[in-house]
Amino acid sequence: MSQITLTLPDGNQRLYDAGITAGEVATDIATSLGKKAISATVNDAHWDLQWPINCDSGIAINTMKDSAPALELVRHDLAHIMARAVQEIWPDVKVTIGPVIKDGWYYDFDRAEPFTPEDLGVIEKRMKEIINLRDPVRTEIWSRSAATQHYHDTNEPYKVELIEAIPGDEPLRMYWHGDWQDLCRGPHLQHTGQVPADGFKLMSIAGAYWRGDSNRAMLQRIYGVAFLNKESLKAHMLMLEEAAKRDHRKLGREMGLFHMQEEAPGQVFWHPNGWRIYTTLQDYMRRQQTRDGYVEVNTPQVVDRKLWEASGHWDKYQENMFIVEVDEEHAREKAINALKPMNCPCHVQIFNQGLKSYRDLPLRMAEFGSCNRYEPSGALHGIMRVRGFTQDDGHIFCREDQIEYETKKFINFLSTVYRDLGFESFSVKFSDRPEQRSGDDSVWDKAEASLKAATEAAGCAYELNPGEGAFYGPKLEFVLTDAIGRDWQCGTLQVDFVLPERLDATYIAEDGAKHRPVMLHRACVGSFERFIGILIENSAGRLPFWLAPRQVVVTSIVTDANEYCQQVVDALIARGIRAEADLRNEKINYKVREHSLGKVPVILACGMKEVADHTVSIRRLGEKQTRMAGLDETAITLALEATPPDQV
RNA sequence: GCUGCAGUAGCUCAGUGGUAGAGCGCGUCAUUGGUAAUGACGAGGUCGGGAGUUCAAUCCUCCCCUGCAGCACCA
Repeated sequence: MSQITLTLPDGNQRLYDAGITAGEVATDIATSLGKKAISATVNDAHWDLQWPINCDSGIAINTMKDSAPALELVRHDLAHIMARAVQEIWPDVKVTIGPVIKDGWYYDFDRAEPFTPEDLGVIEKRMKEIINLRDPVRTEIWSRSAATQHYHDTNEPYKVELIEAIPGDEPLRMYWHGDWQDLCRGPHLQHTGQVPADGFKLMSIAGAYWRGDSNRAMLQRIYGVAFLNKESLKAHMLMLEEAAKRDHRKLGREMGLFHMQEEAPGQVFWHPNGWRIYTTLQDYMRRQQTRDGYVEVNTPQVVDRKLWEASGHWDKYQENMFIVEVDEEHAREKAINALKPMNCPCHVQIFNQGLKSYRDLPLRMAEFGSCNRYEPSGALHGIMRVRGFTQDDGHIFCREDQIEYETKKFINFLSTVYRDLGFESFSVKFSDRPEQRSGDDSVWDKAEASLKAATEAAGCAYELNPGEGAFYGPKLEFVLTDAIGRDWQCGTLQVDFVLPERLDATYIAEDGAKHRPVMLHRACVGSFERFIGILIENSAGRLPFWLAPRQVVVTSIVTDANEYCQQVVDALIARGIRAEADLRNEKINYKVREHSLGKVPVILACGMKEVADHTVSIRRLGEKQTRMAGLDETAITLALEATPPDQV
């Protein structure tokens, strides 16, 4: 038998017979290490302790102290342990797949009866029993035919299908956790007892399609989270609570921003406080767009199907459109219209009015375009995913050679806006040509190259998103990361050679002939509804002062100070501050509590002392201390703070 | 859209085959207080909608609507 050299992380080298397993190496290094070991890293590959090593390699033995492999293994073994527990309790359940995901794992089952929340407790209990059994994990390599036969015999049709879908004809790996067996790539732990029994929790049951295909069977998915110890699990549960606390639906109600009701699903009733955020944001965007050379337009809501047929929406997007049929009793001719789901076709109509010259290009056309899309009911989510929304939409009509400049310009624009709105950085995804596309390859080459060059010229690193472009052209997606680490795709820039063609947009070039402009579709915040939802969750309701719907509440401490409080409010309003008086007959503690919960950034309290001195007592949200200051001085300071970032 | 769960007062939620209850909020009165809940009293609900079973339905059954979670979708 040939010998191999294994190099340990400290540089030590050891000689072994080829085919020695990683577990044997661990035990050879130290018996205790052999027991503690959970897996190995062999030439950067995550290696099961039972797998043989056949050539000279670098090797590191992993224990529970190596948190990345440990988490991976613990979650993966828990997936198997859960599937085993489920099949032990309900032998008729069919198993499918159970991968590791962020923070835990899931496993999809096929079972006629739905799982109930109570079942989760039962499964969890059985899982803990299996962990306590310290059942050994065993692995073998089987031929495909043996594996297929086995799953036929055990009546596991999903596993048979999985095997058929695995390409090539290499043999397959089987794993046993005790007597329970699953087809699995591995690696796994040594025995079930290596899983921390108090570090996991089953979280939820949900439907999931087999192989992610909505035409196939609906399975039942059980989600679990798992960590290496009880404390980390607890921390995770606390984090989930924190995330729930900043849910925009909850804060929206508490702060009186908006509501939704079943007569208008997926549409927002903006209350005064919420609408102040909306209009403040929109005013800001309008100023920025004007500065950046856009002209603002406004286009119809209800548009005849003829235009949607011409634009291609009728064909490609119809199931997402609200179709409006005009009743014959009310109209001489029966007309079929649709609420606009996008603004682009209408913008081309404006472009097409009158002859355009190359001198008119680039023409940057912006609209706060109110759109309606019939989103699937299951997709609706608060104000983040709605059926009626307004985009900060814009279309740049330009020549091909202007794409790069316009892209750069837009990225600069977007950087400024995101920074002003409290997002210091964003990431960019570049989606290139999809399989199904219009336009010939030379046009795509040009479009992608200029979009890429411009992205790089703007100093933007981007991640490639191969084949995810729109059918008419490549696109950039701009992704923000919020305060608790969640990603939100907001901005987009798409190069479109198709729509100008379909809707026959032309300009007269220097050569006196008609040419086709290119259209750049672009949005920065995306939809105001969604973006405000993001702002709320990002700030946990404590919006930046300039965006806060109520910036200052002035409260009286005694009734005799009411008149003065009103004077203070008037003085603040005169300086453009959104201030309100709270003169209710309540104790100051009560009012402070209420406005603090309402996320009002500044509370000014006035009693007789303030009346006498012409001062205010200032309390800022989140601070315990108060500060006295003169009224005029305070008004000036707050007015400065209330100024939108582009006007400072 | 699919699977599961849910819908009771403005909000959060309890409850029962014999038409309902709490806390907060709201109103009135008293209280004039110094930075996260002053006290008393009071009003408020076709128990999501429709049909069925029943002497009787908020409760059981069916259909629908809406919401929530996940999946699918997301030009």
